[in-house]
Amino acid sequence: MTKLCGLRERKKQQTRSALVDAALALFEAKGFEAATVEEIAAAADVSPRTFFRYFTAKEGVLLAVHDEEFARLLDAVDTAPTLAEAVIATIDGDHERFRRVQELLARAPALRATFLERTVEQEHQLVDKLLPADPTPQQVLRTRLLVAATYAALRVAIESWLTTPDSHCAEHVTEALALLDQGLAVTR
Amino acid sequence: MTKLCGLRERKKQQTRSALVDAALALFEAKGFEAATVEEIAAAADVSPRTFFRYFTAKEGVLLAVHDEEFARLLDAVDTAPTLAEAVIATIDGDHERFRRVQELLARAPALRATFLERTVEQEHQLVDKLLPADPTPQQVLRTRLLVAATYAALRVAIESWLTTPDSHCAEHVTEALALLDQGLAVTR
DNA sequence: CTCAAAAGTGGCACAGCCTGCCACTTGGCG
DNA sequence: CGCCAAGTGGCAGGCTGTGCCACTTTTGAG
Repeated sequence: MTKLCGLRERKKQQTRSALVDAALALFEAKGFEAATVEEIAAAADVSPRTFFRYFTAKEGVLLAVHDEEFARLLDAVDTAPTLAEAVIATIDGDHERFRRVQELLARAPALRATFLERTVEQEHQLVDKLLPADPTPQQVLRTRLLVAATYAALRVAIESWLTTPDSHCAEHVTEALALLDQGLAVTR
Repeated sequence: MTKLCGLRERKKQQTRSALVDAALALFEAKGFEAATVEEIAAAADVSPRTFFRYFTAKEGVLLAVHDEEFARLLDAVDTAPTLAEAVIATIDGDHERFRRVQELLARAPALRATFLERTVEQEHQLVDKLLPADPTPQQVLRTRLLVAATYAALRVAIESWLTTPDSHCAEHVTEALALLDQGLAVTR
């Protein structure tokens, strides 16, 4: 992670974390749109101006969480034999916060929009990582499709998961990926 | 379409179209973020306040175009034998405007975010339309995956299309869908 | 230890998006 | 013609996000 040697750095991580917690709580309490940056900043005991020094936008607080998960996925890709397994391994991280964020996403379209956009960027990074040096156009297309389809399945699986009480996310993801893999008969 | 009997209705369509044209031109000229609603309204010779009576947000101007295309897709689904063919048939509509919008999307992340969100909503509509009455959970999941994966392939295809000079969009889409259909080896 | 540089913070002003409200104009219709 | 509904413009105001500057605190070099 980031180096936490000095006092300065420690304080920074502290307020950053305070902002994330405050935002998460407020978003859950009154909805993403209704919660204002002013309130979040007040709850974290900083000025609104400072909020925007930590995050570029109101959604940034949650995107940060998203990015952490993606970083773990990138690591998992190195050790797991397939992308699908890397995805499943990553999901088995901190259920708690993951579920909270996903439930917020289900209720806030504006938030969902930003996340989807970020996901597209992550797809590109993932494709770059999975692609060998000097790939053929065929390989590029195949890899892009693989990643995009995997993310699509992930999205569908999360949707099922959230609407099925007492179920495990990883199971839904596994099922969706398996179904995807055995063919969808798109053109038939 | 909408009834265009009276003078009132005709005027409305006129200013609406003027707003779309003005917005498209301004977005292309100075970028989505740089172009202000005030400028768009001025170019269409209405007040900024009126702009928001036609569209709920600045992006709304382009979402309207997106929605028209989706309406055509819904129609195509009724006649085409598969979703894939319906998609391809729809794309063969007005290339001109379609390409302009897609090129704007490639340069404006904020715009892309809104579009992606809208696409998710469209996916849901499509799933509802494709699903039989009283579907099994398996059918629901399969259909959701089919639609999500198809849209994912469409997105990848459009990306390839935009970066390949002098190519036809439909060909990229056909290729991507075919590749998707012959299997991605997701879990292998 | 001292002190200057660097980093972080707060306040202020400001542009832009978007909404509610009210007055005004204009088209539809008996 | 005259009424009603629809459409429009202007204004006030809240919220997001950014640039700028002054102030405080931490860091690190001498």
